Amino acid sequence: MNTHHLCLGILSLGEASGYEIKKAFEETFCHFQATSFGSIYPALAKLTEQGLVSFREETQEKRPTKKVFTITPAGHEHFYQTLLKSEPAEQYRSDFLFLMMFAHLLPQEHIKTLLNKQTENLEMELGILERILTECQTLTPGMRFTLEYGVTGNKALLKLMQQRSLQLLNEIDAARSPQES
Amino acid sequence: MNTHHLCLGILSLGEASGYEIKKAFEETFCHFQATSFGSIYPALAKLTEQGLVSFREETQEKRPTKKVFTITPAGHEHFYQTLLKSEPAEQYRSDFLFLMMFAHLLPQEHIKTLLNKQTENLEMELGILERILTECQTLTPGMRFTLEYGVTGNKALLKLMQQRSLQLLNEIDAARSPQES
DNA sequence: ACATACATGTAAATAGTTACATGATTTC
DNA sequence: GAAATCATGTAACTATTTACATGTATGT
Repeated sequence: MNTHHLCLGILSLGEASGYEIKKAFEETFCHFQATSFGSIYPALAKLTEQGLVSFREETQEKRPTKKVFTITPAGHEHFYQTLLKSEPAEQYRSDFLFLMMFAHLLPQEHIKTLLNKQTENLEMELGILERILTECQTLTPGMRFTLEYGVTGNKALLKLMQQRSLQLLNEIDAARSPQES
Repeated sequence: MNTHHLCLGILSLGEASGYEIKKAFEETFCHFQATSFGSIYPALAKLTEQGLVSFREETQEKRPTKKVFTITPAGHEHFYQTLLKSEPAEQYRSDFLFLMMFAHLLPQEHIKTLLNKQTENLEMELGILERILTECQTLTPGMRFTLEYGVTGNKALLKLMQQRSLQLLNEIDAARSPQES
């Protein structure tokens, strides 16, 4: 799944400009997909070239002119085929867990800071997901599911962070002490 | 955090060959970091050039000669500085959730298959993590923490999958019916 | 006979991020 | 006066994956 597919996906829900597609990824999909302008604009140009989307220019008062993209029937078909042949893969990369692996090398205060930041990050994301779930009325069942998936994971991890943080610090301390004495 | 840092991290725990570093990522770290030979070997060459690691060649009977890498004092210091300045960031990309967002476009049977595959993937990873936790005796407190973090997340998500899968299918069905009649 | 494990490495292709360039309008 | 929002786009850089190349030994 690359930026081309992400753009087609958003456009399958309704027309949008490149800027609006980016916003969708910052708002509704940020917890499981991300992309940047540097990928979106070239992707839209390529999709237009391939006839999978078309656009009209919309002049606005007091705002720059924007290109509003619409998915074509060929685009719908192409996106459908992509969905059918895609595997439900996941990739998770965590610098936080990598840092925790080497917590025994770090000063206790620094570990505390990292654990607090991670907890804050999880809380912030949880807040965003819950806000969308309650505020947005136009969500498809699938979208609601993805948000609940995020909420469930974050809640469980937050609980672990609260239960295990102190224990981790003590364990590291205990492993360090024998060598210092 | 890139392949250079990942290699230094593994080598900070003990000497290893490129092949063994790859194995470490397939076994103990697979749930939050991944890399490939095409990244590891060039990274080790660069690190050697920079004096952050050194190696000796070890000839083996009935096995190809291997290069055993050791982290240097400069390497330890460099790795420590990297750990200190790194933020506890996370990035999660899920084709599964992207597919679920567009579940309303897919045949019911296909959605079921995707949900089952995702459940199987979560179960498989959970099994691996729990096996390492019980079998490995030489884990640092931090490593134990990363494994428990994975176990907690996967268990919560598995529970959700069991509770919500049928409901999602029904919701999609209900949203589809009015248009068909 | 075929696949897998061991072992190292290169090259091409793919993909993505970041910074830059431009410029009006609105909010603090 | 500065920063943020709206709006599009390019170019350089960074990183990673995949496939290829080579070869032995072991297990099925």
